[in-house]
Amino acid sequence: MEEETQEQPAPPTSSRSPTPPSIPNGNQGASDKVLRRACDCCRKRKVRCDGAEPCGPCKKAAIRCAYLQPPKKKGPKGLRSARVLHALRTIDDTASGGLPAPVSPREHHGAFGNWGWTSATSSPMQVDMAYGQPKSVPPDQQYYRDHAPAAMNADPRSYFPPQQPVQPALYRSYTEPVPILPELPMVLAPILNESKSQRLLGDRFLHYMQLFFGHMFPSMPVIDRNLYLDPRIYADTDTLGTETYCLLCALSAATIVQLDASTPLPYLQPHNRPTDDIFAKECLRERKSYDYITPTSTLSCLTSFFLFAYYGNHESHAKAWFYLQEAITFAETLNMDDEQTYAKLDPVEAQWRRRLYWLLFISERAYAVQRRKRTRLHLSIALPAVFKSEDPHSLNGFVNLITLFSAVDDNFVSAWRGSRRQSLYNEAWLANTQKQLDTAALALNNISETQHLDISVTREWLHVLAWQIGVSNGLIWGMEEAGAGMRLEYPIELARRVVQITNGANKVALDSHGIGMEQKLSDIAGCLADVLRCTAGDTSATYMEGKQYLDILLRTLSSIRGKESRYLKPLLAKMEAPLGHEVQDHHHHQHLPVDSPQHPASFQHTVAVPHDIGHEIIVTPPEGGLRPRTWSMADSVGMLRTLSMSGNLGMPFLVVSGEEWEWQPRRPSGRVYEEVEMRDGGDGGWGMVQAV
DNA sequence: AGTTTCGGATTCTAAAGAAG
DNA sequence: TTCTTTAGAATCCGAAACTA
Repeated sequence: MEEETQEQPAPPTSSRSPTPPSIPNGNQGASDKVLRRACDCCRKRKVRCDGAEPCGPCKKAAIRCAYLQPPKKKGPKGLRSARVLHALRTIDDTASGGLPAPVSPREHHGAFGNWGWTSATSSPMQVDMAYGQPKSVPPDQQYYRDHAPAAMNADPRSYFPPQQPVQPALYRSYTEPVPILPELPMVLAPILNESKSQRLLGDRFLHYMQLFFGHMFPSMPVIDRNLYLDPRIYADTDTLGTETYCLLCALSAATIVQLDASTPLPYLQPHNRPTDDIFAKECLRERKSYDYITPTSTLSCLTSFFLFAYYGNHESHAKAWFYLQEAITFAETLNMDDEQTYAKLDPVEAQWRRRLYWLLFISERAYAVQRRKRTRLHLSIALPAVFKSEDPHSLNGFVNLITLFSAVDDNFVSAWRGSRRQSLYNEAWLANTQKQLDTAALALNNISETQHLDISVTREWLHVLAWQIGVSNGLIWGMEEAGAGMRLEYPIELARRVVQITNGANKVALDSHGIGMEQKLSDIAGCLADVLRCTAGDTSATYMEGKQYLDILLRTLSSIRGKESRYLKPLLAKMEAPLGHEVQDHHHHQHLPVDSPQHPASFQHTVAVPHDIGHEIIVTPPEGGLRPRTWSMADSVGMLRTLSMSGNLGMPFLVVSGEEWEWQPRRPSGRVYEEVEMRDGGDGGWGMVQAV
């Protein structure tokens, strides 16, 4: 019933049906003509593909040849001239304060300095369909605009304009049934001031939607790009269903905070620059106007999820957790945790729901660990499809993340919450968990850098957490062979990997993970700092290496997402506090141009990364020329004991009092920063949307 | 020297708009 | 309808950057 994807794979079979190798006019053999379809790898590598089953270049390079990536639709889309015209007009308007400027945009370098022609077209530029072609609005359409939407609004379900019949992607709408409607009016009158609508204008959404799909979709592949990037839905927000509108608001809010300073947000109207607050507020306002609970829909669930993301990024943890729980409750109401339900759904819809379920799963696990909460969702349904999906690469990454978090089992969560039941997490469990983290997510080739980063850093982060669980529970002491990596050096090794991962990373990719990345990095750095502190004064190679990594991590945090991370100062403070003389200690050290901790922002990216980033890292010792040495087992155990008792780890910890082990009261958070429940009203004093 | 990567010229396609 | 124009996707050349 869906559009047929005539392009779809069938790669393993001998020859693809639409015979790409034979070119219409060209003489078969003489490969002078361009191939109709290059294989995925050749496409990526930008090399000539011969279209064979394992194609030549792939065979030569010994890589897996496939034709999975569905080709996108070619040709212009949407209203052609109207769109361009309006885009130009908008730019002129914004640049010249609303006056129609007859200047060609190419030579226009007014107040809007740096918009380039190319970036204007290729990068998300808002296309405001609310304005339209200059020439008149036919009266009937005028009428339509004023009246049809009202009818639509009566329907609490979502509305989307009819889509073109042919879509390249396998997956499509993820929404309520689409009512059949006459064509959406494409040419609309300028929004009238007296419009009673309170809603935000649609053009803003499109922009953030593009950002979302550009940066966040791979880790949240839960909405249909074909649907939500269609400018037509944003033509008039009044025609949107209430639920959809809420979702758009929540999603925009989340996108803005998450990408924050990391991505240029070109849509900066000087006067009414849209901020995340406005969107979040608007979402909640709209939600109050109808019953969003009773006819439970995936849209409500998504909305709650994005509210969670929004508040989470703002470190409003109570609210974030609340909305995550709300989303989970919706999911449960929809029986999304029950494999049975999926059989009854339309397969496409089922896939979208699976993704949503797993997204909630991941988020819950991650957040539960961070905030020491309980989890409700389990590995109860099958994973979403990867290869048959519209975006196998992203989905591959997504599924990898799921597998990673599968290692975070209930024991992990309860251990991290400070459960006393030692039996739950013995050495075997710990070793197993660590192993599981490593075996998960092996197939990481072929996925985007952004996702790769997310997965890799998350994995190391979970390693760190697991290690801390081990240390805090005294697991290391019994482990002669340190099978689960329960060694003092372990965090240093982890840090090495993290540094390798993040140092080579593209800044934008690193930054697009929002605060989550900062949290993980700071957790890792915090643990590393603890370990180093135990060994303060040591000048062994391992120690120096660790110092360097810590330094690099701190630097990364000092300039992450375009500013200094809020976790940096507390981290530095923590390092300095009880035992922390190491920062000053090494002021003179040539390899570590550490600024005084009071001015972390002045860190520069001139880090001398150890050359041999492989195994045995040789770090030239400071002037003194102390011989490198490694810690003996006895040293390690002693230090680990210190560490576990010093209570610096994020974990709840054991102490010895008399003859008995005792649990110290749980520390509020594994992280070393003050809880921020309210956003500091830095911008314009939108107090966070209060009440409910 | 052999490989890999990737900017971007070029080609291809389908949608939009014009003309008949 | 058919024809023309054009946005945007796709291919893949060839220079530059790596690697051995």
